[in-house]
Amino acid sequence: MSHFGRSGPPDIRDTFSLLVLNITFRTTADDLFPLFDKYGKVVDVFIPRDRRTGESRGFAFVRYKYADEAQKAVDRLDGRVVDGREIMVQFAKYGPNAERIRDGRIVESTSKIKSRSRSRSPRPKYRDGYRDRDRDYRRRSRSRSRDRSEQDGYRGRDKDYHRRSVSCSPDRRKDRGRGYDEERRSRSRSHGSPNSPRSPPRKARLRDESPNGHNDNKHSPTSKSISPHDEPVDS
DNA sequence: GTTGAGCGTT
Repeated sequence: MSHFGRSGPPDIRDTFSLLVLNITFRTTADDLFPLFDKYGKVVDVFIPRDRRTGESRGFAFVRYKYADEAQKAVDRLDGRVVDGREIMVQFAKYGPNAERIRDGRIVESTSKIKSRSRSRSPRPKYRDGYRDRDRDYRRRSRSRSRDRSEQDGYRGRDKDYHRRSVSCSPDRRKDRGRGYDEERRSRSRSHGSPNSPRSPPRKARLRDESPNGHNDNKHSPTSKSISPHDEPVDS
């Protein structure tokens, strides 16, 4: 009862998924379970974590058995301060398999989406099919959100720049590959030469400092040797 | 040790 999500998705067919945002990176499912369970029957609580770091991403998913309870939880827990941070509770829009969810309920699957979902779900971003790739990109790209802060400033000045940047980015594919490559390379390097990974650069740098005409006396042995008159230089 | 828009796993 403490380990949620360990056994995979239990049953989302009759459950309502709630998305909890703005939670602290230290908040766990066990911390949210009692909080959400007080407002209704919580079926499952899951907090996505990073594959590399293993830390939580700052948001969680809470599944309720009934929509009314979920709605109540959203109304009651939305804006509640948890662990010193104000959390945001709202209905999930997408499912674990990219299913389309409406008000927490799974309306239809992405494989069956054709022309029926265009009723009230406006998608102002990207085209059909591009969303999947963008989703993966976001997952990997999210980190310290340091660069994003700069984008905020640009966003206020020129939105077209931001749009164009996301609209056409053939290099993005390279970024994704680099992420996976980085892991493999790191492991590979350790296995290749664990003893002398920095031998070449170290030697080169040392030699570079030597040929100094004005090096200090305390560094160059030659200077000591050459000193004609020197105080007691510790034999 | 850090970070802060967003949508999920066996």
